[in-house]
Amino acid sequence: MKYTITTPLYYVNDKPHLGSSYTTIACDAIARFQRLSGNTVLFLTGVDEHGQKIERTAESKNLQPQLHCDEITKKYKYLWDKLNISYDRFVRTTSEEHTSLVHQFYSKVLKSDDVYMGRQSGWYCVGCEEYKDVDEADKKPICSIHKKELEWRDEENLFFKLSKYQEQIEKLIQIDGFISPKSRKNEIINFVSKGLKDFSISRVNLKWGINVPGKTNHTFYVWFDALLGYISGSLYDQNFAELTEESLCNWPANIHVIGKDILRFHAVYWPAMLLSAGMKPPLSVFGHGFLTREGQKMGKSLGNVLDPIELLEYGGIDAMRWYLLRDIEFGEDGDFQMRRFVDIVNSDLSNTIGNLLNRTITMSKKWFNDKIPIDNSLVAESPLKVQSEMKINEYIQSFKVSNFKNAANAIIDISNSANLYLNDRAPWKLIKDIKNKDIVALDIYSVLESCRIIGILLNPFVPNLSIRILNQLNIDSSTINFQKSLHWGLLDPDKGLQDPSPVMDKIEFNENSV
RNA sequence: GUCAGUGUAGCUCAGCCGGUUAGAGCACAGCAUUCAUAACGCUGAGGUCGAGAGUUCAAGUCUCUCCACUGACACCA
Repeated sequence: MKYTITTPLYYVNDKPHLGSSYTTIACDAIARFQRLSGNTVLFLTGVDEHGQKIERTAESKNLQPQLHCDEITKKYKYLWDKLNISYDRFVRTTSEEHTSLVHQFYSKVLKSDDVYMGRQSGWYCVGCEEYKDVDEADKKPICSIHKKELEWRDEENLFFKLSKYQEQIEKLIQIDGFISPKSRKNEIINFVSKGLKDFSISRVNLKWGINVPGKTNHTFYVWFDALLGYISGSLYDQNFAELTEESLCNWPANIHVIGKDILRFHAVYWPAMLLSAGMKPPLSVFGHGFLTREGQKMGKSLGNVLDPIELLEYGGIDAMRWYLLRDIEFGEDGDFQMRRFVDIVNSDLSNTIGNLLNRTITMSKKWFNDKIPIDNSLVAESPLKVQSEMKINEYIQSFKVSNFKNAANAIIDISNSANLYLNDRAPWKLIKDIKNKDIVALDIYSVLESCRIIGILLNPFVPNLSIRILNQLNIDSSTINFQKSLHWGLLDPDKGLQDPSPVMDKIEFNENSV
């Protein structure tokens, strides 16, 4: 089966922040999960580089827009690299191929007779890139968000006949699972039920954008341009942009993961655009929540922005990925707390999981010199087996609906059970009587099996740590997959183990570290 | 302003159609302890369930009012 997942195409107005890292990490986890589940995955990310805001930002930096975009794009790629993001494609909306594709798409929309010239006038905020409703008496209205004076605009724009797709969109968004989480689905339904209005797809007097064929001084509105990045990223041959059904791989996308602020574009405008071009809408859209920091909104004015690079340097990649996926309800807003970050990571990864692996390997080496003499017919008897099968199922079901928290909890449950099992059985006491050696061997083997399962299940969350765990068990992590590797009893007792060494160092709490 | 949602231990959250002393994990304290990364385990201390009123034999769980936060109310990456 094919599986396509996308992050948003991030706006390169500024360097990547924690929010975009969060989205991308979540997508990476899903992509890895799908690959391990045996699907052919297309994991697409990229950047949205056009628009007035970027033009002006570049200007203020005294840079050509393209150079500004290059600079920021580099930072995104650098960060994704640091976070071990396994994306397959990185789309840039300033690429030639993308431009060509936008033109081809546009001509399809034209053929459907869905574009007309209209007039739009009103007070416009460049920061928001939108027209604002203001008090008519106000001669110098100010944008409530940007605190800057609005500009009066009266321009001819091309409009897209969104209203034509009212019924089709209504049907689409009703489909179970199309919009997640549910609370947001209701908002969109509510919004659409009020009646869809056409929206503008071009801007005049904006140079930094893709030109509209046949309309000099019109460029495409950033949204029209940016959404199409998903299509250009899906081309079989990235260097040959031809918009036909055969030229696309893995379309439609299975899921667009986005921040809640841009849900409407993805759940309403975008499907309508695709329908207009005779293409299939995406299968689902997931709008996740926003992150605050210690209870406060992150923002430049407050000076409390948490730089993902700094966090990464402080806690490490596994800590960062684990915390974001494990502790924040995906879909809801979440609060980043440094104290909690340290506690959760240390407790879960170092104490519960890391220590379990460490103590078990130590015993194994000490008493059996790696070669654990087990009776294979008894392997299936372990009480840990039953429990782990249950938890594996929970994990998979949770992951399928992007419930990272529950999936992570399933892993922790397996680890806790294994730790408890050891304490119950107390092999260190049993082993004092040599007659118990077989029993002890079986117990140790069972716990090692749990460790192996844990190592595999951790892979989508924390790939680096997963590899370290599997390495200690002498398992080649590149060969694992869920169908084959999650059966109980696959650890080869004769293959030996690596010398134990902590797979996860503890983070020391330091309030002012980041 | 209108409409939604949320508000439960220090932190993150469970609590279904109302029913005995309100739960979990983390953090904290004590005990125990080496197979282990001062880890694992056991025990314990933490809550007038946002505030107020009402319905009921009985409310965290239903109704109303209020407060706080979040979101939607059309073109904000």
